[in-house]
Amino acid sequence: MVVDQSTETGIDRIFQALADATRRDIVSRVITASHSVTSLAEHYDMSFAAVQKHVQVLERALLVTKERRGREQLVRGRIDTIGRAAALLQAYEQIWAQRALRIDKILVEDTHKEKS
Amino acid sequence: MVVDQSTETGIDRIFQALADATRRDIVSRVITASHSVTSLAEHYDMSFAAVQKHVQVLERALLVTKERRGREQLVRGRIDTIGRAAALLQAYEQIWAQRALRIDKILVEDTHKEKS
DNA sequence: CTGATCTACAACCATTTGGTTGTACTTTAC
DNA sequence: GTAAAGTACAACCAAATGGTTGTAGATCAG
Repeated sequence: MVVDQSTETGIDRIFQALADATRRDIVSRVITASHSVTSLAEHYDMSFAAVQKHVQVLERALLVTKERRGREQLVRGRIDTIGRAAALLQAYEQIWAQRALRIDKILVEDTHKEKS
Repeated sequence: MVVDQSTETGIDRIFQALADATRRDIVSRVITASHSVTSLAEHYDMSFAAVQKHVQVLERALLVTKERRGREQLVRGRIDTIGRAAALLQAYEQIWAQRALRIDKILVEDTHKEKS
């Protein structure tokens, strides 16, 4: 299933989905093993429907997938999408690192000028 | 999962701030060099006040800082906060990688059982 | 078959978000 | 000193978010 998620709105959805502690906790649970929505809901002080909505947000952001097993719906994490978000932030760090290098170079050049 | 409330809300703010294409673009601009709010606003098809609000959201998330220079307010990126977000996502990847290792180990053990 | 379990989804509500316009305060330029 | 530039902030609005309750469809257990 190739989903075009390299769009800006795809990234919007990823970060928006991760901007909630409950949803991040759900991700951390389903990244190691599948869990039914009901078993996930047991951990939070809110209605089942609320947790169901959180899962829906994660699904829309492609951070989890659901797979039916009988009457249960098993939720599991999608590492590829998390990797995409991580890569984006690392790209920012890379840009910053290059700026830092550039500044270092300027400083070194200044030092040379002073010495000359 | 034991969570530090103040840290969690900090992470909420970081991801929420990054969940908007305009704000991500602002971050990518101010990460290499400082820019005044007005000069940032020139790039977007919205009012100055709207851009000012976006900068405010980024500031609250500690993704940028503002420094006054005369009548201008210079906005610059804070790499440490971006690094925090990147580290969190990398931690998820790490957890996932460990699960993958664990599964490999189980498969190997199963193979041994079959062989015995 | 019947009842319990698991999920889906609609309707509703309060709050937040992302935008607008308008006003006012500093600082700079002439 | 006056005008322009840069910013701050309030008031307002539509839409999205995060929660609720209620209803209904499948599926499983006895």
